[in-house]
Amino acid sequence: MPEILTGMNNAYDILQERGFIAQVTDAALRDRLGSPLTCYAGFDPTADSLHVGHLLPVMALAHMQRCGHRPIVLVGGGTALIGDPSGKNEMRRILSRDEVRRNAESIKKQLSRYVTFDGLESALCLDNADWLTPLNYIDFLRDIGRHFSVNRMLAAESYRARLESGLNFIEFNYMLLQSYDFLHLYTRHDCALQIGGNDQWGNIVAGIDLIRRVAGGQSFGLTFPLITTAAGTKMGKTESGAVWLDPARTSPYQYYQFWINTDDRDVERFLLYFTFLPAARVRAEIDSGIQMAKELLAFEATRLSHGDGAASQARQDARSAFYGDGGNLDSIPASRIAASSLRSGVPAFIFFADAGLCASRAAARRLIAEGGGYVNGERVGSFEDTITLEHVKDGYILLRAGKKRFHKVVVE
RNA sequence: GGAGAGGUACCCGAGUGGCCAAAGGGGGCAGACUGUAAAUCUGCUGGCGACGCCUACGGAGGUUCGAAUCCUCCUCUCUCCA
Repeated sequence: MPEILTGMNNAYDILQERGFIAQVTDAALRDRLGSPLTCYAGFDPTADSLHVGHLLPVMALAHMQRCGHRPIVLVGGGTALIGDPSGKNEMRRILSRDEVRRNAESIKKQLSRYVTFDGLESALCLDNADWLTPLNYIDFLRDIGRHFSVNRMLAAESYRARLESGLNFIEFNYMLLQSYDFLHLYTRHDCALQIGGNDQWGNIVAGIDLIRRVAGGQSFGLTFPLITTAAGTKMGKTESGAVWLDPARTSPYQYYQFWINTDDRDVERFLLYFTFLPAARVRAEIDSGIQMAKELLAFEATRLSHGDGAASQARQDARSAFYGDGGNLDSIPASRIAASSLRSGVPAFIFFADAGLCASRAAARRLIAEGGGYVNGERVGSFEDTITLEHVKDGYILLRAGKKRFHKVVVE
C-alpha cells in the first residue's frame, strides 16, 4: 500500500498556486497526489545544455520531488535520432547516438541542481533510445499503431496547425512514440503522470489513452501554460540567442542580467515560476517594491542554477557596474590585450570591436558615432579617438556599450 | 512520375535590365526620457583604417556596356494531379 503523504502540501496545490497548471486531464489528479507517485517530463538532448526555456518543467519536477514524489527526467535520445517534434517549423538536426549520449549526460548534471538523483525520492534519468531503437516496425504497428485513430490525431490542435504548412510522416509519428514512452514508463517504472508544455497536450492525452487500452491503467497528464513575456515574445530568448544554464555558454553574470531585465509585469509570475520562494513572500516582495523584487528574482534564479557564490558575485558586480560602488567586477565579460599594443594608441572603434563588444568595426563606428560608446564611464566623442595606456586603471580598461553592456579589457 | 508556384538581408516581404547595399514592416542597436522596467519620440541597422573598394537576392554557367531582374542546367520548398 502506498504511504499517505501527510504534513506537507499537496503538490497540485503548490503547482496551482504558482501558476504552473494550464490543463489537467483529470480532476482526480489532486487526490492521487495525496500519496507518492512517479511523474515524468521529457527533454530533447539537442544541445549539451538546457536553456531557460526548459526551466518550467524542471521547476515543476523539483516541486514534485519536494512534495515527496519521484520525478523521471526523460531524455529523448531516441526521438532525437529521427528529428522533428510536433509544432516546430523546421526539421530538427538529426544527431548521432554519441552526441545524444554526451548531451544527455551534461543535461543530467545541470538538472541535478534542481532535483536530486540520489536519496529516498531519487529522480531517474532515462533515455528513450534504450527502448525505442530496438523496436521492430511490424510489431510496433501491430501492438501500438492499431490503437491510434488517424482521424483523432488530425483533430489534435498541434497537427491541425501543421496541416496548413505541411507535415511529414516522421512528425506525424511523434505522437505514437511519445505515447509509447509514457506506456513504457508506466509499465516499467510505475509512472502515472506526464507533465509538459501545453503544446504537448495532444501527445500526453494520446499516451494516457494508450495506457488505458494496452495496460488497462489510469494515468494523468498536466500541462503548463506557454510562457510569454508581457511584451508578447517567447520567454528565454534574447537577441544573442538562448539563455543557457551552462556557465560556459551564458556566464552567471549574463544569466543574472537576463533576469534583472525582466519586464516589471512579469516579475511576480517569474518569481513564482523560477524560484522556490513561498507565494506569500513573493506577494510581499512585489508589494514592497518592484526593483528589489526584480533583484531578488535575478539573484534567486542565478543561485539555483549556478550556486550561492556565483550569484552573490553576479549581484555584487552588477551593483558595482551600474551604481559605481567600485567593486572589482570579477565576473563581467572580459578580454585581454597586451600593454605593448596600447603604447602607440588604438582607435576607439577598433578597440571596441577587438574587445568583442561590437560585432564588427563598422558596428563599433556606428555605436560610438551614436554616442553609445563609453570608456571608463566617459562617452567617447569620436570613433577615431585613441585608447592608450593612460586609460588603464587598476590593470584594466572598462568599456560600456549603451546603457548596460559592460566589458572589461584586462591589460597585461 | 506529371503540372504549376516559389527560394530576396536576422524574420516577413516589395522589387521583373541601370536611379539597388536593395522599398515597407517586424526584430535588433543607439540617443532622449527613466528605474538596468514599460510606453513614447529620433537616428542607425553587409564588410573594409572607408568620399572609394569588396561581398550579397538558392547554386553553377551564359546573354549584355550593365543582371536580384533575361536564358540554360542543377538544387530545395510548397500546391494540385497520379
